[in-house]
Amino acid sequence: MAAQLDELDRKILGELQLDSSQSLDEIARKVGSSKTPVWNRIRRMREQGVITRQTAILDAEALGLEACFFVLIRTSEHEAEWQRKFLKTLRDRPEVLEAHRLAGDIDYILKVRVRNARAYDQFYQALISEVKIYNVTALLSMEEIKSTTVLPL
Amino acid sequence: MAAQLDELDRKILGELQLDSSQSLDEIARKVGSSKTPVWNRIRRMREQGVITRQTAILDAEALGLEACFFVLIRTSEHEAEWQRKFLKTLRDRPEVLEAHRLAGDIDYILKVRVRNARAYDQFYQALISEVKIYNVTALLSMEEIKSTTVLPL
DNA sequence: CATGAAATAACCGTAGG
DNA sequence: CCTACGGTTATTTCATG
Repeated sequence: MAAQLDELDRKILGELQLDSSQSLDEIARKVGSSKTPVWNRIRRMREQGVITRQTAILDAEALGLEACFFVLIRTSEHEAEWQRKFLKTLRDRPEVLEAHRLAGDIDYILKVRVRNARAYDQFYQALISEVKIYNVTALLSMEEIKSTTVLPL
Repeated sequence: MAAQLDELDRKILGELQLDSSQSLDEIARKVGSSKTPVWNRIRRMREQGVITRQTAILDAEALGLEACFFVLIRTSEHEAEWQRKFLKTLRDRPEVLEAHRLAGDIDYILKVRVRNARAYDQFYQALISEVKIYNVTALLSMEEIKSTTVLPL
């Protein structure tokens, strides 16, 4: 699964993570190469799936999404049908930005971005009405110290 | 803080979140407008800070970053100096993708992406040697059900 | 907001090391 | 696999009505 990347590939990825709107010439100059190899490598990494997509990162506060919760979920249900429905609910809900199945006594963790605490409660009520859940703990973020999509290379 | 955005602004943001490499013409066509207004609105939203930056999303697995942990931290220290050092450590560490200060009995939550469990342990040892921490719980992700940068508009 | 023109950049060859 | 160059097309950027 892990692609074999050399130092130049990593430098290119670093630049694209910092600012993907840079021109090929600019990236080439910064990584100490030229346009053609940079272009070929970017194309190759796209095809390999190393580069997933290109996106605009928006400011959640500026959009009025002022509340962020991490939700710890324990469930007693482990049937395939229950899980299928639960996962579909998470994927369909746009306020769920992250969802992971965990090892250990907590089964799932979610990251949820909403307008305010009231909107979180609406999400929570909708969630527990759709699928049976044993125990839920919501952790309210007071301050986003760091939030990045930049992966270490 | 929250910017006032109309329906067209939101549609444009939606397109940029889905794929920021689309041309202005393409975006304009999809949102039912034309090039000039779309361009002016994007520029305005950049200046306002609604659009933070443009980035390439990479596949962590393809880069060999196969382990993801959520780390729950309790501390007894609440001095300014301790906190300053703790936050600096988190910001400086590239494997820390998210860090939030929380309300309630858990003080902080981190999301950490590393090569494997061994690399997490190295991170953990480095962290507790740099700052005094009362209690740490690491939750290991078994499956990334969802992970998106797309905010609901 | 529309039109369109000028500058810039992407894309994709080819040749040569 | 790299550099270097060009040429076509696409796109951005901005002036003007």
